[in-house]
Amino acid sequence: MAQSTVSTMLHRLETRHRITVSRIAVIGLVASMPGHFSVEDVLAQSRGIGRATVFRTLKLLVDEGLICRVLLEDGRLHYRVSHDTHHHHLVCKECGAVEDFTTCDLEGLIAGLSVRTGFDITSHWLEFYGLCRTCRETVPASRNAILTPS
Amino acid sequence: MAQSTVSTMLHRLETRHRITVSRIAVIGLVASMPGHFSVEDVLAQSRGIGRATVFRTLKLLVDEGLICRVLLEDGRLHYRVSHDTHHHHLVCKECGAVEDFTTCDLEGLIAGLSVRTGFDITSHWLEFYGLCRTCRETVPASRNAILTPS
DNA sequence: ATTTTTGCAAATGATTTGCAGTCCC
DNA sequence: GGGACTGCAAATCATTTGCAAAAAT
Repeated sequence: MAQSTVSTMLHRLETRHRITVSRIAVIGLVASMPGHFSVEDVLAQSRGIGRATVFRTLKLLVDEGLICRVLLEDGRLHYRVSHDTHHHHLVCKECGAVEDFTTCDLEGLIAGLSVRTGFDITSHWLEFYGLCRTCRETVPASRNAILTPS
Repeated sequence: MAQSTVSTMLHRLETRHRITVSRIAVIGLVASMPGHFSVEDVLAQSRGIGRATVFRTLKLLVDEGLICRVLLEDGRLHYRVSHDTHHHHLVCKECGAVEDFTTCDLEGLIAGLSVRTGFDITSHWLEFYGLCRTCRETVPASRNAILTPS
């Protein structure tokens, strides 16, 4: 699974960029991460690869759409291997599990807003937070802080 | 307008915190900002107030709900005087104008997702980006890059 | 009088940059 | 061979912290 992810990513990269030892290593790390990860997570395992190269490679992967950014509830940005083109995330606040979902029925809302405000709406951020099935049963009900980021 | 904002904010603060010269100054700056602003924007005008105090005060204002975070398309966080409790932003990519909107008809989407994934969804980030009416007429149509952040 | 808040300067942390050397195609 | 890429270390930028002095209630 991770292996096929790696070859897919490399294949998608080779058209416009060079395949190098460092890039293969970073992509390997990225593909081996469970769920979402920070730059720090990658750096921690990237022995022998320059810090700058890790940053540069991650940026490259984002630009090429091979990984996507995951916005955490507190505003931090994590990354994640991208599976679909347009999708959103549902992040568990407790264990960090992420579910992707592609249905984002915002068309109606967008249409209404466009008319009302005169904006030409071209993109959006949408992320949901909550507790996954497992954590729901584990986490004490008392800790039900409702922090709405936006 | 800005003045009344200042007194409202001070009044809401005095219950649980001390009103100090620095806080009045920071709140004055915040209230005078056109639209959304970065910490940097405040720091740039905060002569005589310690850097740390500016950070601490902004954090305090966020915690008290007096200002809110605005997520920019590229992931940067800005701030903005908060007018409603639960609302979202519509940000112009060109001039930075912000419209608030409170109707976020996500209930249906949330309900469906909850059932499908087993998540208990408690909060969300939702921000829209586009061109405001004015910029729509100014910006060349060729520059219609569709960058979907998430 | 007591507790909170402040300013400062140093510490920390994250990301970028300049550049000579190296590697890929 | 030549441009793309790398590692390194230093530079930059953003944010936090420790602490003694100052200010608020």
